[in-house]
Amino acid sequence: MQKTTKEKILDAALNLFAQKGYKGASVRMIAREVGIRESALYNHFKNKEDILDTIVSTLSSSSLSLISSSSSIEQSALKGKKFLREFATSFKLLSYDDKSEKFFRFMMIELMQNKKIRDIFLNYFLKEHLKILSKAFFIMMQEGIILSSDPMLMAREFLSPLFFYRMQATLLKLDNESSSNTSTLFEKHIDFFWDMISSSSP
Amino acid sequence: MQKTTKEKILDAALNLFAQKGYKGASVRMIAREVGIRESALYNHFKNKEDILDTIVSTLSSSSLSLISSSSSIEQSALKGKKFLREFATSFKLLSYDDKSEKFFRFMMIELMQNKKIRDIFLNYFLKEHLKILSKAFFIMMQEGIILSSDPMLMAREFLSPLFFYRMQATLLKLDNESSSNTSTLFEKHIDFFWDMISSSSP
DNA sequence: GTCTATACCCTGATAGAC
DNA sequence: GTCTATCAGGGTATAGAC
Repeated sequence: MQKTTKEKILDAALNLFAQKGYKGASVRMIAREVGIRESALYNHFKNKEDILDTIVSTLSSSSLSLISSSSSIEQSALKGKKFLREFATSFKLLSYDDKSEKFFRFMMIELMQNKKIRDIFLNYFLKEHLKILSKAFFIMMQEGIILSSDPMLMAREFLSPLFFYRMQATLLKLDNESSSNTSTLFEKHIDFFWDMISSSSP
Repeated sequence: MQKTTKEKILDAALNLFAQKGYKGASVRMIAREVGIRESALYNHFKNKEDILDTIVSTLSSSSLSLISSSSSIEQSALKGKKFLREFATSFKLLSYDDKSEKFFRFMMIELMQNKKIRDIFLNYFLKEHLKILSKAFFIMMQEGIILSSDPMLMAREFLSPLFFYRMQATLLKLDNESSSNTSTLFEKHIDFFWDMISSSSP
């Protein structure tokens, strides 16, 4: 349970990066939060960018998609609405994980400035999720559970509100405003979406 | 057509803010791009923040919602799908306006760091658009043009893909990748969404 | 309105004692 | 591994000559 200095540095850095972005968070501030001098920090990392790279390579996969590691899509897609609920839930849960949430904030700040982060977003986040969702929708269509359409289009239409609501929740949290309402947006989205695409409509 | 120095400063600042964010763009760089010394810049603006405030108050309304100024919603909502197409088009057109696009990029960078920008996003962008859309959907429901549901929910579900696709288009443009595909996403979204909510389904 | 000169702080990073 | 000391460079901002 003891944190090494290196871990403390990474934690402090993530904290500050999520608040002020890469440029806004200085090496001095990071060292100050850890409780050491700036120079001592260079015993653990080559330079500031080295800290960033370590954070990114550690968190980019785990903080952006829990989902891919789950059981085979072929099986779970057959569950229909339940699959969507599980997908959205694991998506929503990322907001409650401290490091994931901070990494998400950092990613949003850097998206338009940093090509590396942009690539991670487009590949780890977007591409990965769309692949899973479109595959699941394809199976559901084959089984006649949902209406026939373009699976990839449907995947985008399902994913984008999830992203939007997560972003909104993160923004409201920053101002300490009620994020309780945002939580129900996920559920309402699933209900609405499922009503629209499901074959039976009683 | 002659640009005053003040206008040149604002243009240069917006350029740099959109690329590097507020902190990342230095007064020196702004002055350099205009072709004057830093000190000369202080004849036109009190300080760096003054430049930002001028940009924000000039562009926040015009660059985020063209729509509110259009004709009465009661009338246009009756047009059904055509209304949605017009709404999405004016939304998409903002991406092609240089200043709007740059302001959008700047806004995305600052969203998680700057409360002022966050408020503008939530009020000018989100609230305003949702008000218009929910009102329009409400009217369409009353007229029996679309299925009955929660108008505000439907507004959110319609708006969030628009936002997501605009963001995606902006990201791809930054790496000079094909944003031609993203353009059709808007149209596909409208078709998909309308198919789902319209009362008649031939 | 623009210039030079300058003030002062913060930045990332290194050298060398302990 | 951490410290003190130090560095060059860049940051915002002001004073005063032209």
